[in-house]
Amino acid sequence: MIHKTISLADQIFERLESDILTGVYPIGSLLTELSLSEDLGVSRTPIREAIRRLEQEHLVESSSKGMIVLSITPNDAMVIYDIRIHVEGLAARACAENITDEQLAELKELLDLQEFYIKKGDSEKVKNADSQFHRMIYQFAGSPVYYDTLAPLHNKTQKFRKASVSKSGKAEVSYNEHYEIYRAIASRDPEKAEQTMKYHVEQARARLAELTDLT
Amino acid sequence: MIHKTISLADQIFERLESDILTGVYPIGSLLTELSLSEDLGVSRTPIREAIRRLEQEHLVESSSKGMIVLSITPNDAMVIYDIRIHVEGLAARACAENITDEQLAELKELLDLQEFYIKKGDSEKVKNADSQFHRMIYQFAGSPVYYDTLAPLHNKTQKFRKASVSKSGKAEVSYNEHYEIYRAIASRDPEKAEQTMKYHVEQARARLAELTDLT
DNA sequence: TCATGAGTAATTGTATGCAATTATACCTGT
DNA sequence: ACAGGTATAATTGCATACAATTACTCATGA
Repeated sequence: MIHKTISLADQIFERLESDILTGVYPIGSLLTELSLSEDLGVSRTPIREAIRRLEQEHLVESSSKGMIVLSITPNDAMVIYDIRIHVEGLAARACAENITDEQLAELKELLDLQEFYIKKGDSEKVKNADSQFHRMIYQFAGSPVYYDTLAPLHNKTQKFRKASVSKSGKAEVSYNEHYEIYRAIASRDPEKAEQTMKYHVEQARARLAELTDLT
Repeated sequence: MIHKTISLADQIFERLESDILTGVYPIGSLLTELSLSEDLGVSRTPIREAIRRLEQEHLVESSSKGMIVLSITPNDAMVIYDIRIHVEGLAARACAENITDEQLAELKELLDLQEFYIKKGDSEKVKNADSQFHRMIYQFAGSPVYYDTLAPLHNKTQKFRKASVSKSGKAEVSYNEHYEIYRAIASRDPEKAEQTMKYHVEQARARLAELTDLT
């Protein structure tokens, strides 16, 4: 078996990004290169490379005493949804125009997976499949620009979405919306793909607004 | 005088980003850490940190022989404009809702500067003021999300815009559009701010499409 | 008691060294 | 002459060492 080696720097970036977005490191926490390198058991070099990238995404901010965890405010989250409503709409439209049959099959597979885990009640896996569904659309939209723009935005909303999706029976609603998006893309209907995606993200935005008392 | 020190890694990132976007390093060129460190007279450490960030923005891609310069295709540029049309519209709207009087004065000053350089015929400075005008709107929109999303997109279009704006008398047209955007923001008219900004970016997209025979 | 200053600790920025992987060139055998 | 393999070179990944800056502590003097 071929073992593709992923650099420590990359692994650490993904881990730190995830830990920041899910609140393992709360907003305002102080991270130092030394403490991270001790915790993770690596030298400062890969830590630094990961931190520079987090800095670029404004997930941390340098201070004289170390790196301060920023994450995002509820207002930022609403702005992200406003942007996603438009840009994911464009991405879904582009997807309907450009997707190949193989890619379409992959998308369907992910949808089935989401259904499977909903029935099984594994909300962690559901959330995962949900995220991957969106990311896949970014990837199949025909330009890396979509992915580069949307993936960081999508990541940042995960933290907030967590509370929203996992409780109550909203998972089915989300799944049904995904299914409609899939159908529109599968029938190569750009107009409908954009419409259904926009509606889906608008609903997600509304679910969040409900929780945080923001408009 | 206080001398704020900017790290070598940051300086190198900005320099490489600019050099890639302006074609100093053509698409497909091979950059190695060693050759860059020799050319720039620094060690590999800050070079690596800069490269990791370029990689994150998909401006370079790692290969076994070094880093390959990617930049963007004309199609990517059109996608970027499609996204900017929507998101900068949102940003201008948010700006009209949130901008302070001081910020408004800053924006006006930049506009005047742009006018000044147009009359002087310094197209390099005009282009600079133009970019800064947009960036300022991202900053005054009330959430760092706007800046983080739009700044990389805007940067990437610079390379293509270069040919478009510098030739012919399009600079005045662009200035007039900026002025309309400013007026809408100054009168705190979100609807009109969004409208005028969308129109402005659409025009920029059209100017590029003309040059590259894309739609 | 409080301000001040020196010394110390903590932290980042940069350079360098070493290991591991991958490409290249050359050489040898058929 | 060409295929295959070995040695060498090039390149990255990671760790460590050192320098410089900044924060902190504590003692001392007014």
